Amino acid sequence: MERRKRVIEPLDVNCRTRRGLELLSDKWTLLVLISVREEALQFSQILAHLEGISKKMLTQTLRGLERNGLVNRVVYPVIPPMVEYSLTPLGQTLIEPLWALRDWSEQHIDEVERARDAYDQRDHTHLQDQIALLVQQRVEEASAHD
Amino acid sequence: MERRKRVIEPLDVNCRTRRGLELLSDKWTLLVLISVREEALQFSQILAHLEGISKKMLTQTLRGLERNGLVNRVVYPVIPPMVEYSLTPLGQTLIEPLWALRDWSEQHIDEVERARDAYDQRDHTHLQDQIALLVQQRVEEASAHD
DNA sequence: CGGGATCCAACATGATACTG
DNA sequence: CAGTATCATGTTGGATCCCG
Repeated sequence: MERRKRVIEPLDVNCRTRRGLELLSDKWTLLVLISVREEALQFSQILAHLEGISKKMLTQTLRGLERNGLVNRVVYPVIPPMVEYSLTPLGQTLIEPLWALRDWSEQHIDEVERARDAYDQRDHTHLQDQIALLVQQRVEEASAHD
Repeated sequence: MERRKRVIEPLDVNCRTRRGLELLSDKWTLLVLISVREEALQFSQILAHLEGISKKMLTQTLRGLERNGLVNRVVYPVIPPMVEYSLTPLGQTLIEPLWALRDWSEQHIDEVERARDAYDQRDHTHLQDQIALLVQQRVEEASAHD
């Protein structure tokens, strides 16, 4: 019988998983989606809600979401302008998995940060040094047997 | 009774949701986690599996995941070096929500891309032009009533 | 094989000023 | 108010060469 590695389906550049995850793999998209999740919001409301984002990046991120059919943009014919953003039905299908990620953050971020602190306090020798050390230990063990 | 907007809890820079989501908001982290999901893999296996990633970015992403306690790194004392990566128990808690995102991609990415194509075929006037147009339409409707 | 070090191009992002 | 335009900067990412 042929003995071979379990086949892991490769994440080709054009597979659906990658095309989908790449939509979300930038700095603000996940956060903007979570902000808009439950009701129509005006541009300035999102801007205030999402501390730290600039107008430029919010505009850009919302445009991307609109383009991808995840967010509706409604312009009201008033001066000064008023624009409302809300999730499309397609966008709403993303909320549940996104919310699961939010829950994960709430539950586990502390443990992550403890791990990070611990990591930063340890020394981190380079790979070749680790190998050299490990190999030397084996040599010493071997000579101890003589 | 006071009539006011529903309060949406702000996504402060330091709230747990943001600290958590920011771990994942970069180009490769989600994909690397999904790659490592079910068994220990060597560096070169992940590299082959994740089409398009460079050694540098894979190293960097894996270091970040190790630092955050999501991935184990095991160095074997052999030459040439062999290094295996696997999920920690903490990292495994992320797989379920991540997989939900993967499922969403598989189910909805086509609809997203159809929306994108449609968007790109429409014209997109600037906001001020839209407002001017809409306001003018209202004026015309009003004069039609005279 | 699994990196590290360096250099460089590309892009993402921020700051500021302007507009109807 | 909700952008747009421009400029400046920071960060990312790839290419290359190195090493044990």
